[in-house]
Amino acid sequence: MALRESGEDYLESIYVLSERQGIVRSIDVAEYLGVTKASVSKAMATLENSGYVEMGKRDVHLTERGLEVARQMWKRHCFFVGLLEDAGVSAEVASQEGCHMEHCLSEASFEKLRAMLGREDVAGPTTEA
Amino acid sequence: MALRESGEDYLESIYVLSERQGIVRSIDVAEYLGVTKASVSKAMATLENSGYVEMGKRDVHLTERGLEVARQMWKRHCFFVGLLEDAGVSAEVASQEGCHMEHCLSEASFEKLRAMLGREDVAGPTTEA
DNA sequence: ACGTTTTGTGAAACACGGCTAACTTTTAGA
DNA sequence: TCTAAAAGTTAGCCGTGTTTCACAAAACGT
Repeated sequence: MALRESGEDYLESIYVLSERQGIVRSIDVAEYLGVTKASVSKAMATLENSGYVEMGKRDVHLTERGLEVARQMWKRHCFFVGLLEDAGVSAEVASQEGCHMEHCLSEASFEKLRAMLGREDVAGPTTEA
Repeated sequence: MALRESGEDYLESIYVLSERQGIVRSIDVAEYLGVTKASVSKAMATLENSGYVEMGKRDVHLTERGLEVARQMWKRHCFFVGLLEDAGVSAEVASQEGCHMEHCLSEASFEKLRAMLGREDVAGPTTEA
């Protein structure tokens, strides 16, 4: 089963949180994304079945496959948020709206766009609130 | 009720088709968007309730409110498709992916982005297949 | 070590947006 | 004009992704 927008968001947030705090629990993801823990529970089950995450007793972590997707999403997130901020959009709005843009493009198209716009400023996940 | 991505797509396609052929019927929208006429029928009922379209005996047309949204969507569509094509993305892929990007931004953010990237090339709806 | 609080899960419901199938209504050709 | 095709509607279903509510299980303070 292919990854949907929401699945990509979950992977990305696990990535960001794990860089920030090491161990990531479902409840952390729920708070980060502003959804209920039941939603996370369900989503994690799906993502585990698809091989994107593995769930320990009390933590979730990305598989290689999940990590690859998460890194791509984070890279795009930073790109679009940075672009919007440079355009004069407030950090808060840029973050919200960039969150959606990052799911619209294929990796190939994204790289072409990034090459054209020449933004090489990809930072690590700890940059973001 | 706020407009969703699919609602915006319906409005945009009514706009494009009306510029192209004058009168727009549900079936035209269905073919343009690649959905069934049943889906269009349902969507039109919702959009009419929200004041975005009006349905005649055998045609659909945009209200002022609907037209405003449709024009914005079309403007963004052209912008993003053009941007992607300039970046080297094929016309087909650019059109597909631009279709989604156009729904991600507020009008304010979009205008800021457009101002920064300096693309003034907004064409009329008849430009697109 | 016990009880409370925190965290995770499961069931049932909902909204959304699509589909098919069956039906009605309109249009248009012979 | 009458019938067949085209267009539109309605009802019911499905998948996705939420939610709430109730419960289970783990963690933690004293």
